Amino acid sequence: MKNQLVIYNTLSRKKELFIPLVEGKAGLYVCGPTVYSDTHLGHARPFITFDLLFRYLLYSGYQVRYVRNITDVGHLENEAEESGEDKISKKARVEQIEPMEVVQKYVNTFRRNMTQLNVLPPGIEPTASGHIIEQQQYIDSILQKGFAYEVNGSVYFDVEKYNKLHHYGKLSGRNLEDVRSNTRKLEGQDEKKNPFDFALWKKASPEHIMRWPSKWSEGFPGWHLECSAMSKKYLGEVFDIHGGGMDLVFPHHECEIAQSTASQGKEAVRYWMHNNMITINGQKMARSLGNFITLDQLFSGNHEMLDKAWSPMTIRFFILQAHYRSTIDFSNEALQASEKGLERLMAAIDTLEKLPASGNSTVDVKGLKEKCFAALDDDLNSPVAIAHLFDGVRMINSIAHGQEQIDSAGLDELKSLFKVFVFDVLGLFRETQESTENDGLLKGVVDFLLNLRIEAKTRKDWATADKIRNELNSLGIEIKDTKEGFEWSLKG
RNA sequence: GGUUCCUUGGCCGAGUGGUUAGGCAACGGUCUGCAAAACCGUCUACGGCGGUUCGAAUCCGCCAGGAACCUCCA
Repeated sequence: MKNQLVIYNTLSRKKELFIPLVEGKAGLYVCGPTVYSDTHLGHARPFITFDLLFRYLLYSGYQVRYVRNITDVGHLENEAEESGEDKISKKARVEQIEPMEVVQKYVNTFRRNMTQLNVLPPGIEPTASGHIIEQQQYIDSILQKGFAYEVNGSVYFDVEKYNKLHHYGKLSGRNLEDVRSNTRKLEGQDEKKNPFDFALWKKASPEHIMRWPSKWSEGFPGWHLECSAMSKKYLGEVFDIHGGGMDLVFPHHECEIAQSTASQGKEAVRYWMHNNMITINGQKMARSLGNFITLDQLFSGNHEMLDKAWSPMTIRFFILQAHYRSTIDFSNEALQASEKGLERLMAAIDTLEKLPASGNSTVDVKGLKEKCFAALDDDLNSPVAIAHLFDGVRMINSIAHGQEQIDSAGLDELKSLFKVFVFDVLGLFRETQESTENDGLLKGVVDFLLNLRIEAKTRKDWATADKIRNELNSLGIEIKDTKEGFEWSLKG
């Protein structure tokens, strides 16, 4: 097994060699979607980033348990608000349907979008609503350890008490004084000892639809609890990697650390990984900012900011062409560049299949392979890995044009490298035109016309040949003349 | 205001002390009846000002601009 993977740990702010808790096995937990709205481009980033990690760990021979939750209970929209209304129930009232109906609708969309992006499904995809009991047990354990208190049917985490023994803020680089001076004093927070205390259990107000019975009150679990409870259940008290967006570092992941430390006396997570944001016009793409483009809109081109539809693989390639810890700015120009680049990569893979082997080799396949994997080993540096792949593209084309030679062993290795790296590890695939019922008819008609054109060309009737080409072009059919005759495709 | 971070060639985007990142675009060429497509080649940047160093995009300081978090957020 290869074990050279180095990952940037938010906790230490350094790159660290990944050494799993149990040799040969890796436990991975990633914060999943809150299913109260359509999945947008910004959401795609963490799931593609950690899909790459998942795939790379699998490729490296690890047995991986990958848990990615679905938040279907809904975080509090405003923790201190009198109504205590959560996102799911709010949306349900607006749409006049059951909360779990909203949940189901957006779960379906989310899963479909992930499949389109070729994101592998995690091994376990637990829902918060399905783990209310585990969350209540978790609250019990924190209460027993004395790090929480109950007020009027709600339970709050006692941050100040916790901070006397542990460092609250270690992940995000804060200390309690920073937090104290920067936490806003909100209305209706009188229950809490301190404004920065956070809810573990919240008593439901009468209009709050999603509610479960507990020994404290009819209510619902606090924002940060589900990840602690479910990761413990499926990965154990301590596990290897916890991932999510950078915007979750504080307070979400900070609170998770506090919860696990309070509950079990030790932290749960060994490596914290956080992806950066996708921006649009330099600003974070977020639902709350209203500057988002949903994945369905991207795939269909149905949005005023889109020049055209962008395919799922273009989106995936676009995201992989930036390092996961850098921001990546959305623009049609950037997507166009990714689309063209991906086409070139895929075309080279076609060429590779037809490449002739020679008696000797003038290219260094082994070196190329090492560079590709070294890049991923270096904190999943996919853009550098892709840059090396493009060196491979040049290598393939040079061989095809006879400027370089490759022997059969090298050819096998090169084919294997591209297959494994592009398809299995990067998770890209070749997108084909969607077939329709009329495909056969269309093919017959176009082939017929292009054969007429070849006849015209044979008798050097350029006027007719050009007319056929231009007419088909204007109808959106792209013609490529080849040595064998012709190829054509519908313009994207 | 506090914490953290960023500023790279026309665009996107790697790179943490000394050698060409890469993609897209552009330009030149090969191919072609002409195109298109494809392929090959060319294009040497690092916000500003100082400092450290034999040598800085890379380290330090100041300035300018921008972002994330501090409230739900991927």
